[in-house]
Amino acid sequence: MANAMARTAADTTDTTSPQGRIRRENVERILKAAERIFAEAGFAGATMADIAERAGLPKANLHYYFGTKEDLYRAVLDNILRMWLAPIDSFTPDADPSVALTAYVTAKMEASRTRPHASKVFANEILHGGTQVERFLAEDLKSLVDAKAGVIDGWVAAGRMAPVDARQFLFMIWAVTQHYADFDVQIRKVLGRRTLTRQDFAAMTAEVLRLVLRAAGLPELQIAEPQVSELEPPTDSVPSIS
Amino acid sequence: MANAMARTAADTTDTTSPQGRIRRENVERILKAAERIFAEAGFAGATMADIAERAGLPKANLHYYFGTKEDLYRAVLDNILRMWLAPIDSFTPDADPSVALTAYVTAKMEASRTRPHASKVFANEILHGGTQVERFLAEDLKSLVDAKAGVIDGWVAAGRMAPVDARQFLFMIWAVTQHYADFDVQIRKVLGRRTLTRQDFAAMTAEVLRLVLRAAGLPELQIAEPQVSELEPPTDSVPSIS
DNA sequence: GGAAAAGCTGACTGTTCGGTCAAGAACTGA
DNA sequence: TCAGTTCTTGACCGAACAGTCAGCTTTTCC
Repeated sequence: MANAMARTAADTTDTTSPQGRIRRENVERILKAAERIFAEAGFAGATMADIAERAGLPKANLHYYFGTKEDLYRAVLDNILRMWLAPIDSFTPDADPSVALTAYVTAKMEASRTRPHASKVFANEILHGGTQVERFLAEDLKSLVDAKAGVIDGWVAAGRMAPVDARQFLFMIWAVTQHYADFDVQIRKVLGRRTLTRQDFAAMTAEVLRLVLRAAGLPELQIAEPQVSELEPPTDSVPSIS
Repeated sequence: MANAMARTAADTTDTTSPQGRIRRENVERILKAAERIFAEAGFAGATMADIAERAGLPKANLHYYFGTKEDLYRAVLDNILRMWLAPIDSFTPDADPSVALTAYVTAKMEASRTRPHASKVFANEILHGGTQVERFLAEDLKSLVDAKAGVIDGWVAAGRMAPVDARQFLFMIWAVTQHYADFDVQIRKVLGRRTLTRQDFAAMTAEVLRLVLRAAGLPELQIAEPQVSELEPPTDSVPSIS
């Protein structure tokens, strides 16, 4: 029953206790490979063998760290959800709506550029019923949306932006920004481009911002430079799926 | 080799020749069932047995009409793509931008309401690389977008709407309208509703229109009544996935 | 009415895939 | 150094699945 312990430790992504350097490294490798394979093929289409190959480990090893395919999938989703909520923090009653919106849209577009696989895994999960994230949606996300809708309503009431249905407005932002990760194949084909570069994303972000701010009845901010973080690892832009 | 002929006939969805009343009826039943199952489970997750059960036919019968699972999937996609392009016809140089946009957004939202499965099948296909619709994207869709982008550019040049990047603007409309079909689970959970009714969709459509028209710098049209067709079969609004 | 064509389907097959396991290798800490 | 723990992995298994097929029934058309 070594698996029982292994599974628990992996589940909670325990960052405490230095025990298991090997474990942490392997878990991370597997999660990264799994995110990619799940994004490309969906839960049902992904195979443990594919993930194992991508991670450079034998299949039995994945089962050692994560008991089952579903456990692994849940761990991948957990990872994604944890970073899903953060960027909307810029929405506070006292913030300037233009600044807050600009920061949020920029962050979401950055997420679509740098972590397209994460976005796709999430989209795929929702598309197929979201049974694995039901609680997240109905509790964490709903609370957050309720709170942020209140902030937006406050901005509207104060005449600081045009009247909008706050929730629909948030849906619009999510739809548009995530579209650039989830539907990248369609976008590339329609634009006749093989890949979307960092520059492409900068231009698309600027246009999305223009449209969103206009929809909110706000003036466009003059940004010195799109705050594209240069610190991140040099990821291969949006990968072309062969 | 009875299959060889069956497959050909099904592939081309031949509407000519009265041969095969039974065939047409069964093909339609199977396609309808398949669209639903593929939407719920994706290509890999769907099983021929599931589709057969939903269609109320033995599995071997599906293979009689459609040779393989992939053939059936392609037929479902074909069906979807054929209706995907039509509603944008309202974009013509002489049309009033507000009217054209209103008609288009309304049609897209209606599609999301009445045929959510179709939208999901398409989304799933794109999400996973779109290998089955590559030609459609790169040829049919690209041509259409090129043409309609020209129309929008004309409107902008004539000062009839605010300056936009025409292609990004179209992406935004697609993203937002299809979001209501593809991410319905998330929307329902966040709004705390079990289903989205016709009335819900009317309200959401109005809000989407407001945002889109504002983004285009256009005044909102006063619509007598949202042109919800009452002719269609009384579909079960957006089905809740259990 | 009869023959040819079209439609039907239970039973079967080969493959793929998730998951197991036992035996051993590599670490860890005293 | 050595015992205990963690990690590794090839070989295997059973279930699920797409696809086949032979023999049957129903429909069509003369």
